[in-house]
Amino acid sequence: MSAIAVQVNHYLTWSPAKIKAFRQTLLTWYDQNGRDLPWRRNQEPYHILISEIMLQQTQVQTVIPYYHNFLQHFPTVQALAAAPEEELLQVWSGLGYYSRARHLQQAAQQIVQDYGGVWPQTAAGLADLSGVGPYTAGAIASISFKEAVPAVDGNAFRVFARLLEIDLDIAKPQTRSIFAAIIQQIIDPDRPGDFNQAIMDLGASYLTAKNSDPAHSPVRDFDASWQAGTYEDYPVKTKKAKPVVQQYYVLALHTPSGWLLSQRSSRELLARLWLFPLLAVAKINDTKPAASSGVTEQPIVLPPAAFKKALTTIQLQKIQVEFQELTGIAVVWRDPTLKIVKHVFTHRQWQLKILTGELTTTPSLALFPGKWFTEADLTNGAIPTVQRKIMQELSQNN
DNA sequence: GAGGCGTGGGC
DNA sequence: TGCCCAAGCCT
Repeated sequence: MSAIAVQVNHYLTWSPAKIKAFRQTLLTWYDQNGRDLPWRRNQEPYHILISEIMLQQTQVQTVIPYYHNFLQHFPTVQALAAAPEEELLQVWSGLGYYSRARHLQQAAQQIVQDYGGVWPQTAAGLADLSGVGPYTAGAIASISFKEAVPAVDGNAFRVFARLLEIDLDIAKPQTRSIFAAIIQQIIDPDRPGDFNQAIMDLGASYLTAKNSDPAHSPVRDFDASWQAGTYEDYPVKTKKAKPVVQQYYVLALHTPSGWLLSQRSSRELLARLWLFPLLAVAKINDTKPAASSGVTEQPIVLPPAAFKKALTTIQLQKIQVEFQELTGIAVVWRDPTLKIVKHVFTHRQWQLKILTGELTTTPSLALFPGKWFTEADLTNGAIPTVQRKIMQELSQNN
């Protein structure tokens, strides 16, 4: 017997009759209490794909307006495949994890160009699409094509960890295949899409991560951790590291043509989006001589009080020099506020001190890959939330 | 396999 | 406030 089969037998002790009863109970509850969500109105694989990608690590109520707007802009897989990247990122602006948008478009291009517009109809085939992993492939295959495969997301991990008291660490990649094999035995082969979505609704209602209510869950009779009083111990999940602090000066230059923004490179955080130029605080405040041995020094992080303090004339001059070397533009920078804008990503925390500069004529951008943004451009552009937050701080400061 | 990758909400 | 969480995938 394979190692996975051993694990399945260890955790899944339900009889065939109990499995049948579970399906019946779950789907009866789902038929009466399932959520009415926009992407549940039909089973178009294009619609399901869009919703599933947007829902990755993102809450339902956040996704709903983006889902409608996205389909308005790109009604078909052909339209998405042909869209300019700039428009794609505009429509995705604010939703986060922007590589999802680029992979989604690549998937659309695969469908149109490689498959002649014909969708793969199995999870294995769908998983070849860019940005489609095991969860999303299972979701589309089961919902759109009725393949009896599990869709193992955070809800499925949590629900089945509690029902079966599975004490495997769900943060470890190898755990997924155990859960998938267990759920494969339980999934309703006649209604796999509804089964998977019912598990998600269960995980979003009675069996939530916090403040769960297993006592009133429709499947409480199948819930071993509820009966044992151990449900708060499941699922087992190791913690991730805290975000690293990074400090930057934000160089907000305004001219008659608007604000100067630069496009982030493809390799850095917020890739391909537009943001005020940033200057690492370490570059201005590191007074040590350059490392002679080629050893990379630890980036310095100023204590909060020092970072908040008004900039000295020397610091402002150094910033002016750095900005001029970068862009060819001479600007006298002002430090109009003692506030720090904080923005937290999954693995980094940015602390930002905003500097402003004003020019009465628009300089040339020959040296610098930047663009002038009017207020309207900022509203509609491919702009990350941190840029909108900075703009809000600037307008409050006026 | 561990780390990179956004944002908003809840307590 | 700081932390965890929310329909993960890619490298």
